[in-house]
This record gives sequence, C-alpha cells and structure tokens, in this order.
Amino acid sequence: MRGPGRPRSDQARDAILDAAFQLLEENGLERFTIEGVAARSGTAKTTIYRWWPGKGALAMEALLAHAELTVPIPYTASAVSDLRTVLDGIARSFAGATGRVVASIVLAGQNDPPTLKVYHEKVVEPRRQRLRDIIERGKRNGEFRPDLHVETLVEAMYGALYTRLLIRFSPLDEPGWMDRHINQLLEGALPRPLCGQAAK
Amino acid sequence: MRGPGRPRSDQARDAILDAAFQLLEENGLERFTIEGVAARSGTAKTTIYRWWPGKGALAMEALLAHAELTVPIPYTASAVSDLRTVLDGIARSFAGATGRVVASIVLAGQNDPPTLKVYHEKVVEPRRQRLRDIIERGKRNGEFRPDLHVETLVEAMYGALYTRLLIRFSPLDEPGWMDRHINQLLEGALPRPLCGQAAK
Amino acid sequence: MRGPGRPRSDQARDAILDAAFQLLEENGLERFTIEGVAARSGTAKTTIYRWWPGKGALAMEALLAHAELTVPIPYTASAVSDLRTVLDGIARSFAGATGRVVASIVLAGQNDPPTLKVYHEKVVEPRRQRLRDIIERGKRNGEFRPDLHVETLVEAMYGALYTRLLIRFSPLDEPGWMDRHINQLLEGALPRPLCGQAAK
Amino acid sequence: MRGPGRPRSDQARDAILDAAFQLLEENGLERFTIEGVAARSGTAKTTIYRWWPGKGALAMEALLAHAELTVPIPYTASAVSDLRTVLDGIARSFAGATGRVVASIVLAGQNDPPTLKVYHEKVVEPRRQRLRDIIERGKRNGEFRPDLHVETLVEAMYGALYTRLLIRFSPLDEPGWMDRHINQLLEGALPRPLCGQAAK
DNA sequence: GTTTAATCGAGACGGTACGTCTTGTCTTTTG
DNA sequence: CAAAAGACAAGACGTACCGTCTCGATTAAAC
Repeated sequence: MRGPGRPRSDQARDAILDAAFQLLEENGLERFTIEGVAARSGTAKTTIYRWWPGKGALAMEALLAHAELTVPIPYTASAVSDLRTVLDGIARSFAGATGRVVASIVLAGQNDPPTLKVYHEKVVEPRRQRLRDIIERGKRNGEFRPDLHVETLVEAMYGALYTRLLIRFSPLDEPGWMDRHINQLLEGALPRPLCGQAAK
Repeated sequence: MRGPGRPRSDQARDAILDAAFQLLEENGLERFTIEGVAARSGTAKTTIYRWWPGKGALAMEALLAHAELTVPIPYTASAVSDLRTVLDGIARSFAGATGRVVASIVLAGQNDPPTLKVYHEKVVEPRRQRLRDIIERGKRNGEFRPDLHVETLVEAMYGALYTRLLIRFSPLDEPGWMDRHINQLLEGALPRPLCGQAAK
Repeated sequence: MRGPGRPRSDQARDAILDAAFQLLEENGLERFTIEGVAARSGTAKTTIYRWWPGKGALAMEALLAHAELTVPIPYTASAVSDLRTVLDGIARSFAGATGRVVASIVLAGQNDPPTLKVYHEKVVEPRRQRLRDIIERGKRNGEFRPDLHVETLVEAMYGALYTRLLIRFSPLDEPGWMDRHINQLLEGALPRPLCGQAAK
Repeated sequence: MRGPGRPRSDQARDAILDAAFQLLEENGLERFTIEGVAARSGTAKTTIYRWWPGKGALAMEALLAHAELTVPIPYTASAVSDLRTVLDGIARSFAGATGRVVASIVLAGQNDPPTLKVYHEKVVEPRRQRLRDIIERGKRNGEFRPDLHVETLVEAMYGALYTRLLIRFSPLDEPGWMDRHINQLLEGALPRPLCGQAAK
C-alpha cells in the first residue's frame, strides 16, 4: 500500500546515483556539482533536491550504492591470514576509483558532520566490526595474546590505510607494504628476549 | 636593490594571512573564499591573486604561517619517552583549531596536488624525520629490536593521529589513548613466550 | 444525459474560482500562480489544468464569476443623468478590488489574445452597448445633437476610466472628476457664441 | 575625477539595453527574462543585476533609451492643428513596436509601482505638459473657450490613445479616428443653439 | 451488482528562470 | 610599479512554478 501521488521513479534515482558516481570519479568532490549530475543523468535539478539535501549527501549515497564496499568475509583456520585477506581487499579498492571517491567524501565530511556520520554508520563501523570479530577469534584460539586491546589494533590497521589514502605518505599499491605493516603490528617494536621466536 | 615602483606591502600580506587563518578556523575550507579573505583583511582580491595561485595555496601558507607546528624536540635518555612527548604534542595541536585547519588543507590537497606536496615538504616530512631520528636512536641504544622497520612504525604512529583527526574514529583528546596506542605498537599482538618480560 | 464517469465537482470549481479571485486581489496577476490557487483551494493542480488552459483564462473566469460587473441599468427621463449613474458605478468598482483584478486581466491579455477577446465579449462590449443605448436615447429626445458620433463618445468616456485605472494619471476616486469629465465631453472645448446656453 | 575601480562599461550597458529592447519587441514583457537579455547581449547576469533592480526597471530603461518617444513639438498659428500633429505622432508610434513595448511596461507597472512612477516622470508627464502648453495657447488666442478645464481635456485626449493601445477597443491605425475624436472633444455633444456654427 | 469511465487528491517528473554568490580577469585611480 | 576598488564574463547555487505524468480512491451511469 502506498500513499497517493505518482510514485518515485527508480529510474531517475538510479540515473542520478550513476551520474553522481561517475562525476565523483572524474573530478573529485571539489568540482562535483548538482548541475553536472542533473545534466549527465538527464534529470531535473528539482528532482535531486527533492531527495537529497545537498551535494555531500548525494555523493555519500552514490558511493554507498556503487562502491564495492562489501569485501567478502573470509573465514579460515588462521585469523592472521583472514586479517591479511580483508585488509588487502580494502587496500585494493582504495587504490582505485573507489578510493578517490572515498577520499573526497571523507574529507568533505569535515564540514558536514551528518555526512561523516552516515559514512561511519554505513561503512566504517561494519568494517571495523568485521576486523574485531577476526581479532577476537585470534585471541580465543591463541594466535594473539589474551590481553590484546582489540580496538587499538583495529585503529592501527585502518589508520595506515586511510592515511595512505588521504595523506599519501606512500602509494596504496606499494608491493608488500601491507604485509610488512601487519607483521610489525603483530610483532611489536621491542626487542625479543632470547628464548623468543620470530614471527614470519 | 629593488626595481622601481611601490614595494610589496608586508602589511597587506600579513593581513591576508591573518584573515585567511581566522576564516579557516571559523568555517573550514569548504566555506573558505578568496572574497571573504579580501573582505576581512581589507585588501583587494587582485592583491591576493597576484601572490597566490588559488585558495589551496593561500590556505596552506596561512596554516604554515600561524600554526604552532614547531613542537620542541625532546632529547632524553629514553627514546620511548621522547616518542610519547612528540606524539602527545601533535595530538594536542590536532585537537584544537590547528587540527581543523590541517584537515581543511588535506582536503584541499585531494584536488590540488601541489598544495598537498607543499604540505608534505613543509609539515609532514620534517615531523616524520624527527620521529625517525628518535626511533633510530632507540634502535641504537637497544630500546627497540635491531631489525625494526622504522618507516612502518612512523606510519603506524602518524596513521592513528591523522585517522582520528580526519575519520574521527574516536576523539583526539581521549585520555590515555596515545599511551595505549604506543604501547601496543611496541609490544605487538602476538603471544609472549613463557620467559616473559614487561613493557609498561 | 451524461456519459459514465464521475461528474465534475462544482465544489472544486467554486473553491478554485474563489481562491483565484482572492489571490488576484492580494497579489495581482504578476504573482498569481496556479500552484497558489491549488494550495489555497485545497484542490490538485491537475484539476485546474483539466478545466482551464492557463492562468490567463482562470483569472478571467474568476473575475467574471465574482466581480460586481452588473451595474443596474438606470432609466430616467434624462439620458445625461443616466450616463452619470452608469459611469459613476464603474468608477466606484474600478477604484476597489475589482479594479485591481481588471487591470491584471488586461495585462494578461497583452500576451494572451484569447483572454482579451473573452474580456471584450463578456465585459467590455455589454457595457459599451449599455452606454450606446443611453446615448442614442439622448439623441432621439434632443439632449444631444443629432450628428453626434456615438462610438467616439463612448470611447472617450471609457477611455478616461481605463486610463485612470491603468496609467494612474489621477486617482479614480477623486471627488467630482467624473462630473467634470462628462460635462466637458458634452460641452466641448470651442468657444460658445454670444447667444449662449448652459450646460450645468 | 572618478574614484578608483574599473569604470562602468558603456559597451556592456548598450548591449544590454539593445538586447532588452529587441526581446521586448519580440516577446512582450511576459516572456521577457533577464537570462535572455544576458544571453543575447553577451554579458553576465551579474552585470545586469548590478545596475538594474529587476526586469521592470530594465524594460523601462530599454524603452526610454530606444523608443522614439520624442515627437517634435509643433508650433504653428493654430493650436488645434498642433494638437492634431502631436496626437497623430503618438498614435503612429503606439501602433508599432514601441506601442507593444509601452503596453508591456505600463501593465507590468500594475504590480511594480516604482516602474510606473518612472514612466510617469519620464514619459507621461513631459508629454502631458506639451499638450497643456498647446491648449493654454489655444485658450489665450481664443481658439478654445476661456473656462476650459485643461487637465480634463488632456486626459480625454490621452485616454483614447492608451485605451486603444491597451484595451484594443479598436485599432490604433484606423484611418481618421483621431481627427474624429479630436473634433468631437472640441465640439461637445450638446445641441448647438440656432445662432451656432458647426466645427469642421 | 458489477463493470466502466471520468473525476478527484496527491505528488513526482523534466524544465525554465529566478536572484545570489564566488571565481578569476581586467581596468582604472591613487600612493 | 603595487595596492585599493570595483566592474566584468562565467557559471553553480538552491528556490519557485510551470505544465505533464502517474497513481489510488471516488462516484455515477451503463450493463
């Protein structure tokens, strides 16, 4: 049962989100304009403003609708190996068009708290939860030490990804960097005692 | 020796940079406009365009001119302690007005590579170098293991800072977080062998 | 006999015309919108467009439906006196809300010939005819000279009314102006011969 | 001496007024848009809005700048003949493109009092004054009766012109109508006494 | 009674123009 | 020369209406 009135056109909605995502990829959010989206999508500006409060929200939804944000959840005997799989997947997606769009949106969120909030709820939090689950599993099966602070590890892992994406310390597709990063997070920086063993 | 004609007014330059920094603090870079800077500084738009190529560059220079980016370099017997001092200082500055401006600059840099490049050269690289120096010292005096990959540790440490600044996983002024973060980077995540040792 | 189907709702029709007339009075035709009429009347835009081709036609019909265009036709022994009665009545109605609406309609008609045509047929011509009848009577009973050109006199009489309404040479409610105007139309501008006579 | 700053471009001003007048002739004021003027004149909308408060004012000034509103002032021995000359000139100009523009503007003035006020000051009043002068001359040299109410005669004469322009009782170029109109205004409608004479 | 058909409300749609704001350039006077 | 003032072309902003187009619900005549 729907209320009265012409129903919303999914065709228009899709055309808008497609056009928006394309334009985000091409120009970044800086030069992303509602007029541009209207022109490319063949819809009216009114229709866009009817459904989205501004460019931030539209870009956000375009990202969520299109980006391959759903990395498959691995589940093997080794939590460490699963961590690698997940983080590699994210690194690969960040290295491409999606990454540019994510960067635009995250940074736009600096002056648009609601947009950043949505990004948190829809993207960041689910992914963090996935990592948390894997790490907790690793703790339970003895791969990680039992007093490990999960949240901090998650933050350190994602931190490197987002920093490479946004600050561009180094390229996201540098070969082997993610392995090295993970290894060092696991091993730590302190000297190992004599009886110790090395990881990797 | 200068050629003939009216010399560049340092007064105008300062007024512009002051106004720019204020406006960045107040509104973020999204609503930062050259016109606004001209209006508040009491200068003409022309004067701004004569000396800066665009809003990114102006914002960048305003940041460099004002921000307390020069955290004092500590030098004690303990490299670990010096690391804490430096990173705490950065966290504090990121938590305030400077943080908002830095976020703006990074945002601007996404579509303005030269700006991001300047930020790297003038801000990021010097700070990283400082961390590198401290860590190398720690390696030499046995505080860190000898095969530690310095660059990766630097990246992990800054990563958390920038991620809290930009993605806002958690607040930058959460008490104790930086200590916990550093500790875990140092200790790693793997289980410690029975012959055990302490960190912290 | 009507075909099948729901019959037209007179309630909707009346609500539309009422709302239209109110909005014309309040805002003039410049700011008269179909959407406004729909909103105030509580009907759907569709319903309006089903029955009227555009705002001109709707405004026209709203005027015809509401305006007190039916000044009573006087019939006394004196044609001159009857003329005064009729013209005074029109002046009074032009000076009020009806006048504003009439002005709007004439404006709309400039770019909408059919609307102006309807106005002629429904409003202008009947009133002119009434004047013509009175003047012809005056010619027959000797109040006016026998070679008087009736049409020209009618035009001169209405001309002053419409001009005051539209061009606002002077206010329509200036006391005594209509009497003075009629008198001078009757007496003419040429000098009277010595054997003199009176007209008021 | 002018203050600092780039001076107003007369080229832009002229281009705007030219384009505006053309568009008024072509479409009438109803479909007259600022965007259209900007497009045809090759100027920016901003430039138009900088100098004119709205379409009414722009149309007004375009009319004043272009229309041949300056009928030459005749001065012969016969005031009646001069009246004919002036009124014929206005009728001719009203019958052409200028007339359409005048109609648009006058009617637009219904909801834009300032525009109508300017029209009064710049067009209506000077022309009325010219007629007044001629009529006063006619009174002095005995062509008109000494107690003639000048203002009323002026109003009656212009009334017919504007009414034909706006209400379109009859076409403005109907042969002989203006002569007939003038004659009847002069002669009046009352029967002539026996000793009388006929005009024309 | 059930079709059948035209009505009504609601409201989304592609558009046009609005009047404002900002960009980056250009042109002038003043110091 | 540089600085101030400010006009200029360009173009996006977000809003208001336009006239068209589905919808679901109503209402009568025709079957």
